[in-house]
Amino acid sequence: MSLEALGPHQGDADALARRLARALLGGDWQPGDVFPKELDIAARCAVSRNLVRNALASLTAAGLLERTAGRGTRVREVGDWHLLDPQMSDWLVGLAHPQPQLVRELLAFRYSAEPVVAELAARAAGPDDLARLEAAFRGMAATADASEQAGQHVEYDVAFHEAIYEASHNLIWRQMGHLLRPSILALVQHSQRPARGDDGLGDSLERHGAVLEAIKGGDGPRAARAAREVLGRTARDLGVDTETGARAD
Amino acid sequence: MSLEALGPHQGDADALARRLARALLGGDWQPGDVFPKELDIAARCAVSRNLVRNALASLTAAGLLERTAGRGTRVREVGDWHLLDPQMSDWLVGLAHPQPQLVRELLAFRYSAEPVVAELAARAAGPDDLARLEAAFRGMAATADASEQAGQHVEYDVAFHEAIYEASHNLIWRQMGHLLRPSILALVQHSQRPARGDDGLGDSLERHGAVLEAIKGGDGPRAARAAREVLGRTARDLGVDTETGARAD
DNA sequence: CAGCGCAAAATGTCTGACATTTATCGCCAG
DNA sequence: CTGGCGATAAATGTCAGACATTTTGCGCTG
Repeated sequence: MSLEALGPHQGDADALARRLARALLGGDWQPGDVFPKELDIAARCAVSRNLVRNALASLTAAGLLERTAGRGTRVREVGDWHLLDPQMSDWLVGLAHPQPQLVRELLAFRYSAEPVVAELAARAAGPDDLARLEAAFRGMAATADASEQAGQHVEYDVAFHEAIYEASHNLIWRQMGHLLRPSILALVQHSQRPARGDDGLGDSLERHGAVLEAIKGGDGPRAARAAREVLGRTARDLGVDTETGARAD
Repeated sequence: MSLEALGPHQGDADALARRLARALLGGDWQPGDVFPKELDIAARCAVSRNLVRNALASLTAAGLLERTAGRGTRVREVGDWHLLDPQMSDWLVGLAHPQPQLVRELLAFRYSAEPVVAELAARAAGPDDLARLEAAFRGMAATADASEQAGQHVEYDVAFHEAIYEASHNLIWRQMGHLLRPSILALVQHSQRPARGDDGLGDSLERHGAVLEAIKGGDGPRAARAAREVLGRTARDLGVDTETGARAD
């Protein structure tokens, strides 16, 4: 609701857009709120109005803002946000507290989509796809024990999932994989909290291995089942109905 | 490769972006080509350089163009295009000759995704979802015979598919449904060419009905099978492998 | 012939002004 | 007192020109 957190700015237009977007996604303004006017932002961040306009145009293109001449700028409803816009994906990177509703929706989507993608991958994967998958899996295995390598482990985990989308050899699914990256990252970090017990990482590794083996063997249905297993525990933890994959109101 | 087709311009920045995007998507320039410079476009379209810059920023955000200071503007590879950007969806509306590769990729995606979405819909659909589906289906049935109502029939067909995504009650799938709209439209129009024989429309209607019944009955697996049936014929016509859903290189 | 530097060309940014749209407030008539 | 109506203010949209920055290529020099 305020502009106070934003100090003077340094960087190009994209950087300013990123700052504003993250502030918005972080909850500084609620849907329906009026967004600060161009001149206020320009003054507060010590940049020209032009740069502010370009940045706001980006947020508008992503469906975050609604601007009308004379009225001003308002924050749109979450349902109007373009979650599949790659730019949005960038902005979500490293966001500390994404909205819980968003997290559940994303996981429900992945729980329904990734089995299918794994099935495609099992049938379409080429040598380099398998190489990527194996490299990611070996990385996961090598960093599974040491807790000080948690960051690296997460990276390999995300790379593994991204490689599955890549191996589907379908333009749309591959783009989906890229732009789900930050969401997957957030989910993986969330699901690896040690509070759940010590079987977590070992089990997770085993399940990822099952997916890899199924894809290597070209066994589509088994790959689908294995992919479902990988996401199953996280889904249950977050309260996503693993029967329906979505929750009716 | 040329700017000749573009006459003087009338409308706002979005309209200019639409014109340029459609010219590009229509094949006026190939990936790797250098795009006209700002001042040329501004002069040719009789608008300010500012407006051109805003329009080009939109195309750049959609992954169509790559701009670097000093070098100029170039058309990016098709693989880099943000097909899931809603703006791209707008630009694709009514495009006469989309790239065949794109069409195949999109159908392969739908062939893998829509069964899952139908399954979700069967389990999550509420009364208004069912009402939307039934309204679309009745419209399809009412316009199935008369060939002069082909346009309306297509509209109902697209609405039916969109309603399936809507009924999944998942944010991401719903957005996907919206932005697939133009692609579905193009595919439906393509698949309804009468050259294939007279059983086409009747069969199609019957198959859509099967999906509706399965969703109404809450039978997920049956809905998935039915959805696959709906897309099967079109997929085979376009040479998409209905075993793998994608084609390895 | 290699390397340096300068100039041209393109995009990126700043500034100020004006246009257009919208909400609001005060005025006037009923 | 109240409802409509117009002027005014406030915000975004557009334009024009200048300058900054980056890249490319050419020519000059050692």
